[in-house]
Amino acid sequence: MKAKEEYQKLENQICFSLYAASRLVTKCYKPLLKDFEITYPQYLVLLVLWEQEAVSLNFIAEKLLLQSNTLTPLVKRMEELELLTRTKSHMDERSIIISLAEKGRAIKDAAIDLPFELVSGFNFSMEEITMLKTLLDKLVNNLNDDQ
Amino acid sequence: MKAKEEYQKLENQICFSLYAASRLVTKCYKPLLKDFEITYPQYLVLLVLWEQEAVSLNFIAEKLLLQSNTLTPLVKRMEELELLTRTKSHMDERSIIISLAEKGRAIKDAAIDLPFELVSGFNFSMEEITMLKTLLDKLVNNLNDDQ
DNA sequence: TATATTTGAGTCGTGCACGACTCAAATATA
DNA sequence: TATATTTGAGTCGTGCACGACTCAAATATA
Repeated sequence: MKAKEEYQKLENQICFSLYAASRLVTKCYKPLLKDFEITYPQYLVLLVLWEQEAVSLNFIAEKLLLQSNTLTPLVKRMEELELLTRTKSHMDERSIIISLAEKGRAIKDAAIDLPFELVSGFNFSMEEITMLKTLLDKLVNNLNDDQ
Repeated sequence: MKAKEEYQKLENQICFSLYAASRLVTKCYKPLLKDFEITYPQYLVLLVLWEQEAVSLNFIAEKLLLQSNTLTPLVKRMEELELLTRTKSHMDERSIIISLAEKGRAIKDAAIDLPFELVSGFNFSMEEITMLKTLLDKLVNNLNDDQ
């Protein structure tokens, strides 16, 4: 057990490692996503829509752990880029249905190799990737349940 | 080995786990940092200054892996909060020296338990924390060297 | 069934984060 | 030593990310 002060050093802070890793990974996406002229959060919205072509804004928000005040302007920008469309739900007049548009659908096949190109840059073994993902998912679950 | 399409699913994307975990952790900091009226990036700058009371802006940038266009406005806000001071270096007229001010120094002792409060919320074993930090640091090194 | 509560999407304001770029000072090179 | 190159900090513009809040529609409760 180290002294308390040791944990106030940047190099001993797991949270900084997480923060730095996340930003570096997002930066790695930039050149790969540039071909499609989308940002990383926009790519995440497309990932959701590639699994289900039409879902509520609230559904995307829950999947991505984002709030409406982040997601609303994000999907509005994506609507302007003609990647998706926004329509009111008839079932629930409060709800907005986000539907994949042709341009958004076209990216799915074009970006099929993107996950591999990205992760290959990690220079990680299969075991390391699996271990890291398992730990991160556990952390996300633990932190998300608290709220 | 799964089919290529499987890796386009959100739940199979390690990068999303990383992005979500990072945002959730930053959110956990918010109530703890509120006592000191600072943000998480501001806390990181203080961590650097608590190790060395006066360093160049460039030094902080390298430690935090941030660029000057992010760090300059960040430290200017911290200067207004009287957490630190900004002075020109005499050795190198291009360089700005960031020095810890009294208010910033006072937070060091007051926030001594913060790393423990934060990490205890992870609900992780010592082994899991060590493993996760090791993997994240390796990832940061691998991605940072490429640039 | 009238009223209270909850819920989904949204606005507003602030603080990062970063690409592209500028500018002056320092350093390297012809 | 004059010129070219590099470097440190900065401006500008855009896109998140989120706390605090609003508002209307849906749902729960008296």
